[in-house]
Amino acid sequence: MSANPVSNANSPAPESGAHASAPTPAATTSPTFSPLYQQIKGLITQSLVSGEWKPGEIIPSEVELAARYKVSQGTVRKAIDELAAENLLVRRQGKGTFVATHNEERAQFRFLRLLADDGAEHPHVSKLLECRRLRASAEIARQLELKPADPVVLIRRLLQFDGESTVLDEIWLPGNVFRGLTAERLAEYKGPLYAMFEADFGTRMIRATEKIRAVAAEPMVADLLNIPAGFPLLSVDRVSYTYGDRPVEVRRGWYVTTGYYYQNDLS
Amino acid sequence: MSANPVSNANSPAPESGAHASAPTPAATTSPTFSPLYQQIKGLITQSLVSGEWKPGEIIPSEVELAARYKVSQGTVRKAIDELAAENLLVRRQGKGTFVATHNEERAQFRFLRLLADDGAEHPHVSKLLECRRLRASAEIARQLELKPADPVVLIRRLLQFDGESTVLDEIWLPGNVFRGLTAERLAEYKGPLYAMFEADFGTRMIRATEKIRAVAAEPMVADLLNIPAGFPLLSVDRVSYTYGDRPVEVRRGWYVTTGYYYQNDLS
DNA sequence: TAGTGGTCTAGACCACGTG
DNA sequence: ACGTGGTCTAGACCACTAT
Repeated sequence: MSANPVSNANSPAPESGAHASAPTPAATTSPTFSPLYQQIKGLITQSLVSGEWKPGEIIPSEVELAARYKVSQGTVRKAIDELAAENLLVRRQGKGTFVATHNEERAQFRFLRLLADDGAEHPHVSKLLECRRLRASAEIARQLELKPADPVVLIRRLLQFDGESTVLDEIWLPGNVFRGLTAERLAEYKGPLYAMFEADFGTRMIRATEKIRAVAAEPMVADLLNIPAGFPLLSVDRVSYTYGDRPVEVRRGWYVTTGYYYQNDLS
Repeated sequence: MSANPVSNANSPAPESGAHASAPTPAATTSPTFSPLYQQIKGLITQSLVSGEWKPGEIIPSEVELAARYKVSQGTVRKAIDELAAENLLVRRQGKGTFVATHNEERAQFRFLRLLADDGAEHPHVSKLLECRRLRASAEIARQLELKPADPVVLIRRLLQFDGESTVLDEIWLPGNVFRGLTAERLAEYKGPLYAMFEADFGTRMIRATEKIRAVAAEPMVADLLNIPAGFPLLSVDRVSYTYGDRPVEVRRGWYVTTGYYYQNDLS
C-alpha cells in the first residue's frame, strides 16, 4: 500500500537522491532532519506493529523492499541492520529476514538471566499460583501508563530449577490488552510466557529495565520459596516495553541466589 | 609501516576486489573466510593495543586509513562502525574519530550502575582502606589467568554516596601489569579508577561480566558499611577484560541497596 | 573554505541455503 | 541454477566543525 518515504522537506526525495542531477535546493540545514534509512526503519516498524509481518514470519527481501519504498537496497539494508541490532528482526544468510520471536533459542534467556553456579542454563518449570483480574493500584497504573483503577491482570507464579523453588514472580498486565488471559490458559501453556504473549495477544516484549536490590525475605515469600524468613533475596523490579516504548508489563521477582546467580554483561 | 590487509587466500586481495576485472579464482568456499573489514578492524585494534593511538587521541581520518590499508572508505567505515559499537572508538561528526576514554561523560557510569531511588546518579567519593601486594590465591590466579602465587595487587575501598557508606570493593589486579600502583597514588587520584588505569598503566577496560547474588552481611563487612550483621547485601563479582579478552581485574563488591538500586537494561 | 564523518546510490561479486 | 543476505567498491552529496 503506502509506498514512498514521507519525503521530509529536508530529506532528499528518492528521485532527487544525492547522485541525481536535480538537487533539492529547499531546506538545507534543517532542524528536523531525519535520514532516509531512519524513515524506512519507521515504515518497516509500522508493518511489524500492524501485524503485516508476524513473529516468526519472513519479511520481503531487501530488493523487494527497496522497490516498494523506492530507495536503494543499501538504504533498506541499513534500516534492517539497525532493526536486527535491536532484536526486532533476525537475518539468516541465504534464507531471508524474519520477524524475531521469543521462541528462538537465543531469545529464551534474554530476559531471565539466572544461571547455576557452574554457568549452565538449567531448565525450569513454572507453577502457577494465581491469576486474577483486579483494578490497578496507583503505583501499577503509573508504571503501566494506565488510569488508576483500570483493569489489570495479576499473575503469581513460582519457578522451579531442578525441583527447587527459586523464583517467585508477581506480574501485572494491562487488562484491556490481555483480555482472554485465564488461569487455565496459563496452566496449559508450555514455554516462555513472552512467547505466549506474542502468539496469543500480539504483544511482543522488545526491551525491559530492571531495578535490582537485596532484600530480606518476608514470611509469605519465604514460605513459598522454602527458605527461612529474613533470608537474603534478590528483588528484581522489571518493566517491559513493546513497540513504541509502551510499557505492557510490570513484574516483581524474588530470586533465591544460593547455587544460582544473576548474570550481567557490561560492555 | 604495515599496510595491506593480510590477503587471506580467500579474501579478495584489494586490487582484485569484487568489481575488478581480474577475479581471484583460487579458494572459493573457504572454511576460514574473514571479510576484509574484519581484517581492517583487527589492524586498527592492533594500533590501539600497541598504543599508536592513545585514549582520547584522534585517529587518522577514514580516507587516510583507506589509503593506508589500500581499501575503500566504505570498508574502513564498516570496521570503525563496529569498533564504535564496541565502545573502543567514538565518532564525532565534523571532527574525527577518537579513541574512547573512561573520562567521558557517557562512560562514567558504564560500569557502576548504582542509582538512587529517584533515578539520579549521585556523586560518590572513594575512601581507600588498603592497598598491598601479595601472591595470588588459586582462585584469583585462575580468574586472572595467572600462575598461582604470581604477584597481585589487592585494593580495598569504600564508596560513599552522600556521606553514606554504600559499596565495599575488593579489587585484585595482576601485579606485573600494575607495577607502580601504590596507596599514595590511589589516595591522591580523583575520578574513576578505570581512567587512572588507562592513563597510568596503559590498560583499558573494555568489557566486564558480573555475577550478582543476594547475601547476608558478614560481621567484618557489616561493620565497614555501618549496617547490622546479616543485613541483605548485593554481592557483585566482576571480571574485567581488556583488548583481546584478557582478564585484568577481579572485583568483589558488596552493595547496600536501601535507597539505591542496581540498574540493568535488557534489550 | 576545507576537512571530517554521515547518507545515498548503483553495480559487482561472494557465501549460503534450497531446489 | 537461483534467490537471499553479505561484502566491496566508487563516487556523489549532505551535515557538522573549525579556521
